[in-house]
Amino acid sequence: MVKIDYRDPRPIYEQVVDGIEDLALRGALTADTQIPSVRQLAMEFSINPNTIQRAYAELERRGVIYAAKGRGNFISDDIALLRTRRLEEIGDEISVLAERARALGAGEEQLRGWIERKGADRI
Amino acid sequence: MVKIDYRDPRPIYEQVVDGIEDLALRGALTADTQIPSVRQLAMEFSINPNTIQRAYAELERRGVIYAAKGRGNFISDDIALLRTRRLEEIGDEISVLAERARALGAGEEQLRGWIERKGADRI
Amino acid sequence: MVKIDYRDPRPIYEQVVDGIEDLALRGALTADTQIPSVRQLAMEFSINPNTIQRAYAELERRGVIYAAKGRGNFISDDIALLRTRRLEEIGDEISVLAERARALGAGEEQLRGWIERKGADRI
Amino acid sequence: MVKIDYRDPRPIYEQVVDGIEDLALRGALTADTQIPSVRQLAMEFSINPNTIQRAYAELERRGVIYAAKGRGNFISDDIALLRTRRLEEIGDEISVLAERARALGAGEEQLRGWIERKGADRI
DNA sequence: GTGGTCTAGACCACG
DNA sequence: GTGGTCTAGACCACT
Repeated sequence: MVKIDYRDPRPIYEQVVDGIEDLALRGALTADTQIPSVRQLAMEFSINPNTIQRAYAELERRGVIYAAKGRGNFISDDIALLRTRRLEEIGDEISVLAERARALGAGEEQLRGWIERKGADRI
Repeated sequence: MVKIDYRDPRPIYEQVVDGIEDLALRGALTADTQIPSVRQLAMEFSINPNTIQRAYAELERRGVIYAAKGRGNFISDDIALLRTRRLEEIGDEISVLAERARALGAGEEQLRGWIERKGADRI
Repeated sequence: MVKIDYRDPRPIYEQVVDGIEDLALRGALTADTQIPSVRQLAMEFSINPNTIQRAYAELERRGVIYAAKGRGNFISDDIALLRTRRLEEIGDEISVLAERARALGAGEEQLRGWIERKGADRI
Repeated sequence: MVKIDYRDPRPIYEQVVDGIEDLALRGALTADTQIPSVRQLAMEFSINPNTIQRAYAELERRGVIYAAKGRGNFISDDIALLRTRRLEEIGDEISVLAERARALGAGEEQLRGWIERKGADRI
């Protein structure tokens, strides 16, 4: 479901948050789908349940999931809205980076090249 | 010369590093220019000299400045090379973000809009 | 594990860096092995934790170890690559010294003598 | 006569020491040759006379030059002895590096390759 | 005056 | 418990 990399400098709880959020926004987890319980996920990854707990709390704060007491955690049904917000964030980041690139002398055609669809990552 | 924002989640030393590196890469600080001494900059920002010291050490490691004991710190003369490398990094970041945006449903015209020149940035 | 010599003109943090890097490159510390915590090693050597912290930061920058907040520091798994690079560096140093020796009048047989295997080094 | 590089991390006085010692040991400056006065060299390099003073003191300590009060500084006539000592030092350094290279897995033919006479640095 | 190293002690985030 | 940042203050080497 989600991969955890111990060598990743990001804290573990953040990897869980990002992983689940990504699945939800991409549509791999649809609205009202139940996600694994805290203990279950902690077992699966052999990490501290507190860490999963924290990740779920953050996901709820972001509106990605909702908790139904005694029944479990479920994917929110406002995913479309979240996806739009997220796209705006990414757009802002790209705009900022583009301006910085220009300040360092990048040309317009260079910028266009960077956002072109890349092939299937040939090796 | 460089601004420090205490609400910025990045550590102070990193803000100093990024600020000076940016000035050097943009060409506002030219090769062999002397930059403020550790103590001087610490006074100016009312922060501990050790924090500036750490920032300068990182800048030297990156090849942005060189330090001469007893004389001060100076902008390196390999700035052009560093600028090219930095542009490549920014390009990679933009490409990654563009792919993610596509995965969330962004269209090509939306992507192009993000990298369009925004007004009011000319100096 | 590592020895610290106060009469060594090198700073302490550098002795720690070199010592641990050497152990890792020689294979005495294998990939993903956990190394002593900052505080632990500081206690062992009776030096300030900040000094160890600095050494570990440098080791991480060199790619010898990776740090995980709240969990500890671990030997990197790219050690083989680093070993090759290190060997190249040593080779360059030897070449430079050999040229200098020739400039001072050293003969070829003298040079060959210096790189002959010395006894009593096997472990 | 000697080059000074402000970007060299070595202190300036050490660059002067190394430069003059090298000239003497290589034979470019022969015994009892007079070298420039402190003030003269300080002027030439536009650096502090104290720095040259310190360099000359160190050179005298090493036995490379001798000072004749009121007459100036001269290259020592024990250069041959110094050259031998220096070669021994270089030999020791090479031996140490060779052992370290072996510890990292270098083979004997690799070691021999490093001390082979290099061509005239074709570019 | 300059940069560089080290100590002592505090606070924060993470697990 | 872990690593990471910051402050305050000291000492050294270099110019």
